[in-house]
Amino acid sequence: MRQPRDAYHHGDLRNALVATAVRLIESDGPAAFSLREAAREVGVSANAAYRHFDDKSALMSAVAADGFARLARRMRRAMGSALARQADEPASIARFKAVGRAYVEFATDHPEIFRVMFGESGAACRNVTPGEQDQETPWTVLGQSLDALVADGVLSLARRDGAELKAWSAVHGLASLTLDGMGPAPTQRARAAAIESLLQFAVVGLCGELSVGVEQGSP
Amino acid sequence: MRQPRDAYHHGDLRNALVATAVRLIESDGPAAFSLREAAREVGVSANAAYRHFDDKSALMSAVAADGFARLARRMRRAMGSALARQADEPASIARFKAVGRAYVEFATDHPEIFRVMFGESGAACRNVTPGEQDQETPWTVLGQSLDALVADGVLSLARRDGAELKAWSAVHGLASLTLDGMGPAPTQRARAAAIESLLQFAVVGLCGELSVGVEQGSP
DNA sequence: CGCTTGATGTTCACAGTGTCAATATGCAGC
DNA sequence: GCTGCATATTGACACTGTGAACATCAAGCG
Repeated sequence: MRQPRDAYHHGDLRNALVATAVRLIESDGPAAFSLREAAREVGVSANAAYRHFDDKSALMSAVAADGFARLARRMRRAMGSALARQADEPASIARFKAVGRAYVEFATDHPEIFRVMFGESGAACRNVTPGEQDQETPWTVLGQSLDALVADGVLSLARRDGAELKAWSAVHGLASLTLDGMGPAPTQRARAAAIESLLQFAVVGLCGELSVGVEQGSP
Repeated sequence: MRQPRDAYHHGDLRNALVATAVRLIESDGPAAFSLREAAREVGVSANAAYRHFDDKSALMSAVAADGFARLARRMRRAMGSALARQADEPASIARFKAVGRAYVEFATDHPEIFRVMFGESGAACRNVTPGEQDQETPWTVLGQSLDALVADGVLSLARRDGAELKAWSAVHGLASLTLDGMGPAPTQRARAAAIESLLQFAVVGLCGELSVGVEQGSP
């Protein structure tokens, strides 16, 4: 009766389930994921999960929330340690691009998790309580990088409005298309080139061409 | 060949299944869709579907393919009947924007189908035979609208390369984020504004700011 | 005409799933 | 030491996707 691990009470079932779900989804995709298998893997009966999650989809939402947290951390780290790739590129632009790059790379590193985050189950995970919402999210990190563009004089205040949605759309679109096989060829090189190209596109689209020293191709 | 309902042999089961699947998915989402229910709805046994589809996911792929065809038609029609919204806007830009608008509007009109098209099942539907691939696809329509930009002198040839992916990324990202509740507020007005704003962003990102008579806000 | 043949549907069966209801188990506080 | 409560279990049910064997019809052949 008490074989499973050590005790009848697992101690930290909720986190164990989420971690296992992440692992299973990462390896077999969200469609193949089953609550029972996750429970089995943790060494617990299937219905034990219902003490911690209303639903199978509540579990998936927790997986999505974990994904968003990891994505936000990765974006923030990238923003912090960004280096300019071209000499004449302002630091704020380098940081903005680093954030976008981190986003797309997260998607290609964890494609199945990314799908959960933006699938039907992920939608429920934006229903956080308004009090707890001051946590770091991908959206807020992106906003910081845009504020830095404004502070640097690269992005005019008039254009700051709605910039999140534009930048996010571009980057999210590239990430999605890449995962679905409609993006660049699935080689590391082609993908990297597509990302850089798209980031430049986004910078020009947001800031306009005048403000920036671009035109790297023609002297 | 005779009675589509009465006979033992349905006559057009394949299309009937796809149509029913579209209807069911459109109303309840792809996750809730079941092959058995579709068969039941058509009035046929569950396993009859296996004469026409290898898999449940093959049925979903057919749904996705149908979606792509409808999307391509809608984009082409929009491109054909585009009107400039601003007096000083070249017709080629108006057409390009109309294509993008049609894309996002298709997504918000058929959110669940859109999800199928770009979900895991949709991936298999790009495995068409190379001979049949010369059909009209969203990608080719977009390409035509970009070619028109070049012909109009709005988009330089040097920037034509890779323009599909950039434009598609922006528009696809907005569509996806809108469906997932991270886009503009779900009112008709806010959505339309977000689309126009994003399209302008894409045009500037692609063509640069100099080529176009923009700056509609400041005299 | 009767017979075969091949496409199309049907029934039966099975393992696996999400989830409900009732029950057992072990820790915390009187 | 007994009781309450969160936690986990077992049993059951309806439903799913799918394989195997069988039934039904249209068409073509003698």
